[in-house]
Amino acid sequence: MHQAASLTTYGCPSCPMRGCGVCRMLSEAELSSIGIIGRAVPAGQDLFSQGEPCGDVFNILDGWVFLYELLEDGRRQILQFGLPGDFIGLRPSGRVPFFGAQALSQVSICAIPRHRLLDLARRRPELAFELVRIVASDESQAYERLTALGRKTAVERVATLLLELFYRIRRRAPQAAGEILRIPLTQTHLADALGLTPVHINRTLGVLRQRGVIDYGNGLFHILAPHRLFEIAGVDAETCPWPRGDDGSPPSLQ
Amino acid sequence: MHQAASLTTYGCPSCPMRGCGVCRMLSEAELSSIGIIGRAVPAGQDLFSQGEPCGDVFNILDGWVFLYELLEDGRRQILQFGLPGDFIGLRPSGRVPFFGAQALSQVSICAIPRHRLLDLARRRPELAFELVRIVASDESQAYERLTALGRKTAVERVATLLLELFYRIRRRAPQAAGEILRIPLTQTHLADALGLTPVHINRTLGVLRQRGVIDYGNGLFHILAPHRLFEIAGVDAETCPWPRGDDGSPPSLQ
DNA sequence: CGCGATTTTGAGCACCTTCAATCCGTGTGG
DNA sequence: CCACACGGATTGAAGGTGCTCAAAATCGCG
Repeated sequence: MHQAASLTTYGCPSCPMRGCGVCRMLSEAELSSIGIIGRAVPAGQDLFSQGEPCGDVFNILDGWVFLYELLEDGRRQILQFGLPGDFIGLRPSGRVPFFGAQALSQVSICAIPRHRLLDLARRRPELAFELVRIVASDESQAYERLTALGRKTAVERVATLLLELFYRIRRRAPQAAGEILRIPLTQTHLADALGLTPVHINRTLGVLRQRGVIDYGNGLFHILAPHRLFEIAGVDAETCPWPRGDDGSPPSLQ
Repeated sequence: MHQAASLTTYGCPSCPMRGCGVCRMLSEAELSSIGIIGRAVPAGQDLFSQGEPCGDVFNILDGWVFLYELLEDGRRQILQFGLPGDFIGLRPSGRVPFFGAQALSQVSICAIPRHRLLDLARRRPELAFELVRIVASDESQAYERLTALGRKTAVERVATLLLELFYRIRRRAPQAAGEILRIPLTQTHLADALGLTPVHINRTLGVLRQRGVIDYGNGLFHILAPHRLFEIAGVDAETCPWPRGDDGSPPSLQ
């Protein structure tokens, strides 16, 4: 709550994401004219819901979010995780979203009216261009997860997701060295993201722990054998599609 | 071969896709300055390959294409099908593609140098904007397939894919009424797209045939009971993310 | 006609699911 | 301080969906 207050009080200049993604492209004047609203969302609450029109796109300042689709009978697929610095909610305009977005932890977001952003993008080519970059990167990640769900075994899927999260966390926080990650997901979240059941996720994590590849507990994941994790995931560090540092280099692991 | 010749001979003005997608946004002068090359690709050949740099994006004029990712051991995941009128190859620039694109049948394409297109997009917001629309739409389709692979059973997946293809085919060819589709995919393609084995695809199609929902053979699929197909797929005709007609209306089925 | 690719069918198996019980850490109330 | 509830993690046992291996049938095509 006070985070939201601080956002509206101090505004964009002091925002930790001022230099990231879309905001990097905009002047102070543009940012203030666009009507951005800082907001805190409690854990478990929807930023927007499946089937309900939502006129905003969101910049995630702090906390994690996940995009999900629900089937009639309650089955849930997690489509993507949103980390600090990510933009979510960009999609073909004029369509009701067929997926929702929910806060995993308490989340600080910045809501940007979609039509304002798009109006601006119509006049500012670099901005429109940045949007292409963002959506194309999201698409790459979706493709990578498709391969995992369609063609990888449970162990391979879990290893792949851990590596993806490692890359994405480290990209925004390169100073945090070491192979310990804070991942605010329950095993049920992992299951819904990877097309498995919570029970089987548990056994699979157990296998990885028993093999000495990772250790975990209390929301922390410790990557003990990075090399073997890559091997198991079937991921090539060079060609993997996950976000790089701004210099294009992959975050180091080990 | 002669198709490629006709493309280079007559050029863009006579192209069937002149009024579609990206090309719609460009003037004759821009199109000719951008260095577009019409080309025919024989069935089974790659437009671009996984891991090999490719400087072009492609507009599909005729025939089908599929995007795929290969794992080390030969497992293949089909990420997306490209139909006439689709744009493929847009992705974060400067990255080697982690997936390939292969012609399903003989295909007529139009190769556009990526950097030229992007340079142009940097100066023409509506063009960049159209790119956002295209990639966002692709992303939606990827998300929808993610849900299918992660949370749907084999029958549900097959039904979902058939509906997707129905929508996409009908969108570009609304005049072709009826519920018979020409789908140039082997059961192995369906398997690789849906995360199943060819054998199980066969049995699943058999189930749908036996239930009187579809009939098929010789590359043709006949949707006998559209309503039941929607039901089985768990798809809502109103909110499904597949492309609409230019007036925003879904293609009619039944 | 004969060959290769594709489709179809059968039988056994495995990965993952389902159902269920237990354990554990945390927060809450008596 | 302990009892209790609650969400999440863990473990066990049984079952099913989809896989593997294999062979036969069908189709397209030279």
